[in-house]
Amino acid sequence: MATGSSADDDARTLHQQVLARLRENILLGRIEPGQALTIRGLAAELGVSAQPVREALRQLVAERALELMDNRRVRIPPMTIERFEDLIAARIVLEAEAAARAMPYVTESLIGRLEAEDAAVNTAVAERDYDRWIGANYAFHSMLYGAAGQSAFLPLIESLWLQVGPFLRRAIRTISGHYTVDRHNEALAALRRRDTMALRIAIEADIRDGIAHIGSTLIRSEALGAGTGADAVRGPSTSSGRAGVVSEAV
Amino acid sequence: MATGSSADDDARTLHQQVLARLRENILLGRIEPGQALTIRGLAAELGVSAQPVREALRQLVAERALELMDNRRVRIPPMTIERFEDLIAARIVLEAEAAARAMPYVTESLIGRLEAEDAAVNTAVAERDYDRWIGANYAFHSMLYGAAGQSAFLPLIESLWLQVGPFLRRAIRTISGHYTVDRHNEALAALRRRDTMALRIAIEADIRDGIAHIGSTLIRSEALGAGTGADAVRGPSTSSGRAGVVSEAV
DNA sequence: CATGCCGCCATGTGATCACATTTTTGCGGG
DNA sequence: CCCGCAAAAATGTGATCACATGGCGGCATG
Repeated sequence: MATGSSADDDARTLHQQVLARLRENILLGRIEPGQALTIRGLAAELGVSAQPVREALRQLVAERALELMDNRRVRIPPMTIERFEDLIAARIVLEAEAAARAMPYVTESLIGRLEAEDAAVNTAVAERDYDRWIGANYAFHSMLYGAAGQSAFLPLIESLWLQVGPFLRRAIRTISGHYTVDRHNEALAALRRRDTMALRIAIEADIRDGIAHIGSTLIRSEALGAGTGADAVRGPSTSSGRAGVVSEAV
Repeated sequence: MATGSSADDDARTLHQQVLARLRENILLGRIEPGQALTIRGLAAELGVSAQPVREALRQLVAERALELMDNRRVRIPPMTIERFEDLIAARIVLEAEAAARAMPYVTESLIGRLEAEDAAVNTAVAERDYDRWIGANYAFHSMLYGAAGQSAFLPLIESLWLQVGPFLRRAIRTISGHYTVDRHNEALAALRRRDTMALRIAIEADIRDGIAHIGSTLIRSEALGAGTGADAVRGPSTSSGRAGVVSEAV
């Protein structure tokens, strides 16, 4: 428990480990939008020096998962309705195209693995397990788009997921209510028929269904994660002894 | 010459200045794919310490403009035909959509500025000025897509430009020969008529026309920027006293 | 009791150092 | 003349330090 390191951690650099952990926490919505993200604080939490944290934060800023404010502090970019619709539009065009381009590489084996992941999604929904829901959902999409091998689409799509991730969790209750139609099943059916157009439609519907209701959430709370300025951005000023942005030490 | 700093350089951090310079040099194809990119070397060239360079390199890796190899060294990702077609496909879907979404914000003033930029493109083509050709071309597209204000599309598109940038220059001679139809004019005409579909078509045609011929270049030189491994990646081992990746000191 | 000012503390930034690893170079043997 | 091995140089990584900036609370004052 002291280290919590997985087997091949030392194969990657510290900054890569920090980056992976932060990225996961952002994607799964474990980091609250207003939360203070300080280099020294995160370094202390993770038990590393400031150096790897700095580089990880820079990388996440480059991926638009984080935002560098004028005061040179880093935060999760506040969400607005306009930005959210923008992100959804980008997700739809990119992911529909990525899915279509993956079609030639779809095998029975892949469909099987997708079905397994879809089952995991459904289980997570039934159990109200937020982390696993988002994680399995991302795994489903990622597995599909990655069927064609490494592609320039993947990092772009991941960047978009990282931007919406922090705001998914708070809309998830709404989703559970509306999640009547299983778009993943429609996508799987399209894959079995090798119907590219139906796949595109299913993907787009899945994206819209899954997160379209965040808009209303946004309207209610009006600009999640602080407004345009730097107000309400900082948590407790001290970096030690609080909840913890990351689960445990690296 | 000693500093070469512009007026408001001190408003930005050193790492941002280094990042901007490296990014520009990559986008304009001034950095050769096989060229050695070492932290200390770049730091010496730019007259800064290693720290800002490290962070800039990390950010460019995140944007996929650079690639982190297994030996932990950084290079411009080698280009293959598959990757190139992938990048073009991503550019088309993203930029066509971005252009369509910009349409409601198109004003006469914007069209005027676009015309000016298009004129700069044509001048650069006539004068065989590679840097200005790419730069003005990027400015044209960027200005159009940015009409709607900040959008999640912009950084994604910029990432794609950064990935193709280093390979544009060597195909530019081919382009000059084929550049008979001015797709920018078609785009401008579509903008004047507020014809979104025509705009999409013009943008797609522009992308295809401008760079589609690189494919043949790739076939001739077969995997630009070294093969799959790490061969031929390094330039002269010493970092000082060579051509210079960046134009001058920061 | 409200308000504005001042000083302290935390934070980001840049530079530098030590160490492990990789790469290059030079030399000896086949 | 070519190949392989060992020494040497170079590079990336992580840690730490000094400094400037900014935010926050305490304190004096009206």
